[in-house]
Formats: sequence, C-alpha cells, structure tokens
Amino acid sequence: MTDKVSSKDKLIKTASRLFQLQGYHATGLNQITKESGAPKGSLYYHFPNGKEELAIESVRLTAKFVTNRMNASLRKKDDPVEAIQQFIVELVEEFKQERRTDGVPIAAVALETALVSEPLREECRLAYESFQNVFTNKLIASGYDEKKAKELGVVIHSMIEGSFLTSFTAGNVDALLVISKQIPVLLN
Amino acid sequence: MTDKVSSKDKLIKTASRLFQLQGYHATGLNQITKESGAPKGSLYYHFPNGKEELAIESVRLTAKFVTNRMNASLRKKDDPVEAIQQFIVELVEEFKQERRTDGVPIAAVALETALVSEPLREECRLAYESFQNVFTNKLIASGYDEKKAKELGVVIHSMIEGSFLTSFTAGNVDALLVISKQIPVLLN
DNA sequence: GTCTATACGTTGATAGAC
DNA sequence: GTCTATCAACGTATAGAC
Repeated sequence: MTDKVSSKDKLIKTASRLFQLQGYHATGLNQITKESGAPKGSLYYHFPNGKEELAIESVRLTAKFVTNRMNASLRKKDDPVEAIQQFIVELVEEFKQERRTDGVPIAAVALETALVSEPLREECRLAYESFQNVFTNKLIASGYDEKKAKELGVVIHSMIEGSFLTSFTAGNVDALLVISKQIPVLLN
Repeated sequence: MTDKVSSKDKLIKTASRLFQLQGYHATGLNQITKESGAPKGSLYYHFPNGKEELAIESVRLTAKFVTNRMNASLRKKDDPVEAIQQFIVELVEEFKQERRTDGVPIAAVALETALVSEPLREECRLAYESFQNVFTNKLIASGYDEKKAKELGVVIHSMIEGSFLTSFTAGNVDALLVISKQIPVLLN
C-alpha cells in the first residue's frame, strides 16, 4: 500500500506542471511518463480513460493547489483590499523568477478543450468557481453582504486572470501591477 | 495578380478561425489546407517558415479584425461607460449564438506558444496592446488624462479578457454580465 | 502493477515533377 | 504556383507477458 498511490501521484503532478506550461495538446503521454519517472506501462492502468482522465485529475489537483495558495495569501491581512494586493504581490514575485516553472493555471487546457471535452470543461469551470469563491469568502468575512461579495469575487478573479494572461504574454508584470492599484477603487 | 493573394488569404483566414477555436497545437496544417479550399501544395510556398509563420500572420489578422470590431462598437456611444458596456453587450449577444463560430481571440495561441516561440509571443503581445489602446483612446477622447487612460485601458481589457475566459469555460455569459455592472465604478 | 512491443494515425516538413 | 509522393517523428492506445 505504501507505493500504491506513489506512481499515480507522480503522473498527476508531472502532468499538471506540463499541461500548465505547454497546454493540453502539446503535452504527450510519453513526455509525462518519462519526466515523472513513473513506470511507463502504468499510465493506462491508473487512467483507463487515457489522456482525458489524466487531464481531469491534473486540473483538479492544480485547482486545489492554487486555491490553497490563494487562501494562505489572503489570510495574511485582515483588510480585504490589503489582502488581495498582498496576493498580487506574491504573484508578481513568483513571476519574476528567471526559471519559469509554471504558466497560467489551467487556462490553456480550458481554452483548448472546452469545446471538445465536456467533462474536462466542467472540471475547469469548477476550478474557476473555486478561485472566485476565495475572494468572495474573504469579502463576506469582512462584512460584505453575500450578493455584493459574489459579484466582486467574479470581478476580482476576472481582473487577475486577464492581467495574468496579459503579463504572461508580454513577459513582464506591468498589467498585474496596474490592476493591483485599482483594487481599492473596486471595493468601495 | 488577381488570384495571387487569394490562396494565401484563404489560408490565413481559415487558420485564424481554427487557431481561435482549437488552439495552436490541435490545429494541423492538413486541416487548414483542406477547410480553406486552398491548394494543398501551396502552403509552404506562401509560408516558407511553415506553421509558425502562418500562425503569426493569423494572429495579426485576428488582432486587426477584433480591434476594428471594438472601435466600431465603442463609436456608438459618446459616454465611455455606456460605450464599453455597449461593447460587452455585443460580446454577450455573439456568445449566445448556438453555432459557436469563434473562441477567445488569440488567447489559446498565446498561452501555448509564449514560452516556445519568441516571434509568435511578440505578435500576441502586440495584439493585446492593440486591444488595450482601443479603450485608452476612447477615454482620452472623453477627456481623461493620458496616464489615467492608459491604466484604465489595461484594467478594462484585463477584466473583459478574464471574464471572457471564465464565460467561455463555463459555457454561459454570467461573468461578462457581472463585470459590465462594475464599469461605472471603475471610471470615476 | 508494471513492462515491452506494437499498431495505426497524424503531425510538420521536404523533394521534385509539372 | 501548385501538386504528389514521401519522410521521419511523434501522437494515443492496445495486447499480452511477467
């Protein structure tokens, strides 16, 4: 039982990283098995439905990981404006690392597969819902009424997602820094 | 000279549509030539650098097309708040068409290739810059000072890009409608 | 649970005739 | 400008031994 999940976990972890960096179609199963160090023949044992199933579980893992990271960041400040800006600062810092170890979480997979794989699309939708809820919950805890908090959760998530995409493409953090300044305007 | 550019144009137009719908790696050159109706053997004559070159010109065409569309939409109202909301309304209407004829412009290509193709990344960066400038120019024309207008251009573009991604993934227009309500708050 | 071998399609790309 | 033939590489997936 000790190593029973180890192989499966290695595959999911490696796949999560590669899907994030390269997207869905550019990432081959050969590359995943090779880089994971997991036994090559074990992939279809753990994921009978092949690549799609592996991608679904990878998106789920990435969503959980990112959500936890967001929550940990937002906990550092009581004031929601400062908390969200703190989170963006951490995004910026990570972005500045020379060695780009990850891209925009799940975005490439979502765009590539939303029209062709219903279960994969649904898993991506859940991921974004989870990201929105992190902001919404922070606002509710700060006294915002639920309706307003839900709307602002969507707005803040959209701003960060969009500026992350822009920054990723531009290769700099300009867009992220600009939207950070507008957070106080939004939370009035 | 009449049909000289016709074949090349057909290839670029078809490629633009397919890259937008399926992403870069999922779209094969065979599919592009077949659906374009352009002669199969002409691709490497018009695009000696192969797929990358075709993608660059496709992103350029998409950027020009979308920019024009945005400008046409924003021209319909003098007030910048109403104008931007008008644009979002048109996005929503188009989104509701059953037959999904296009996805999120260039986003998939940008995410898939930014880390592996410098010229393609640069073309995507220019596209986003062009989108931002549409909003910025509208604000300048409405009396905003240049610095403020540039910042708000980035912010509005980020919000729309992010909510478009979210809506595309969710399969509904909820996020787009929510951010539209926040435009007046931002333009204060 | 894991491994090897293999099947079969498709990819991007090139060469050479026309 | 266009076409056909062809290439090697890689894609996913399966079968069957261990």
